[in-house]
Amino acid sequence: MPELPDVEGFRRVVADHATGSEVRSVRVLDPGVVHTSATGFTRALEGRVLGEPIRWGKWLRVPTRSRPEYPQLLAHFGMTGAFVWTSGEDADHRHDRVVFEFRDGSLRYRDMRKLTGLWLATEESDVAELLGELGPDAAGVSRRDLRERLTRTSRRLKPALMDQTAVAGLGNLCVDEILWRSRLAPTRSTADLDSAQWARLHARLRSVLRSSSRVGHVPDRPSWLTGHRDERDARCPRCSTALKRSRIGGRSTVWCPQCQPC
DNA sequence: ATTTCTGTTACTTC
DNA sequence: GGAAGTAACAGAAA
Repeated sequence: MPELPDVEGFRRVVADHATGSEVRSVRVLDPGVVHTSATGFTRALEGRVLGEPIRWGKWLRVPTRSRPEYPQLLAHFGMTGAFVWTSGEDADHRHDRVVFEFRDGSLRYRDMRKLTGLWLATEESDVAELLGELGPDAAGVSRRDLRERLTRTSRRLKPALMDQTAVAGLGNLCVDEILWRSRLAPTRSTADLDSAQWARLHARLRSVLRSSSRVGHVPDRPSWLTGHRDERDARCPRCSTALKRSRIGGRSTVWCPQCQPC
């Protein structure tokens, strides 16, 4: 689930319910997801007031309202993670790994597969080390930046757009949707797009992210390519041609051979 | 029992 | 050196 639009939804969960509130207690139900000792993690955050969360690509940073905003909580959601807010007496979900308790509810880091997790940053260098060479956030990237960063290497569009160090935030569904709307085949090389195609790619990228972020995921409506990913004899919502499906860059990829010619 | 999956990293192969 | 492919992580669903 979690790509940029999903993480944007989790950012809103934190901003709407937890920002400005004191963490009364932290329950680490699965020590495997916090990359410090469970007691160290708990001790660092209990009694702190959370600040405004910031999303960068698929990462979420939650500062604390202390002198220089540290420690900071850094969250990544892998393929199955989420932040879920519950108010009232909800029992723990079986995949709740960490629960932050507030006066009026609980913020739950819920993740089935535990591919990534939560980290604590004590200073800015911790953040830099964790996020590594993350590219500019895809939701705000300029056309010029997009082109420049994707043409640093010559490779197929699909893996190029998925590369978080080139541009941060795009995942498998986003990329297929963007390429379909841009009428560009995922196998096309970043080296041979003309200016009009770069302009269209940038425009579609921005609009797909804007509308997806509003709902907190890539919509699976019938008018979207994503709405047909899981169908057996899926057809293009635009031209009804049978959609193609294969593995590109190790990821399942769906595209329309008619609308997106090689 | 086998295959698949919205992510990332490390390693191998070409 | 760079691009591309694979396995691994862990767990559930088809």
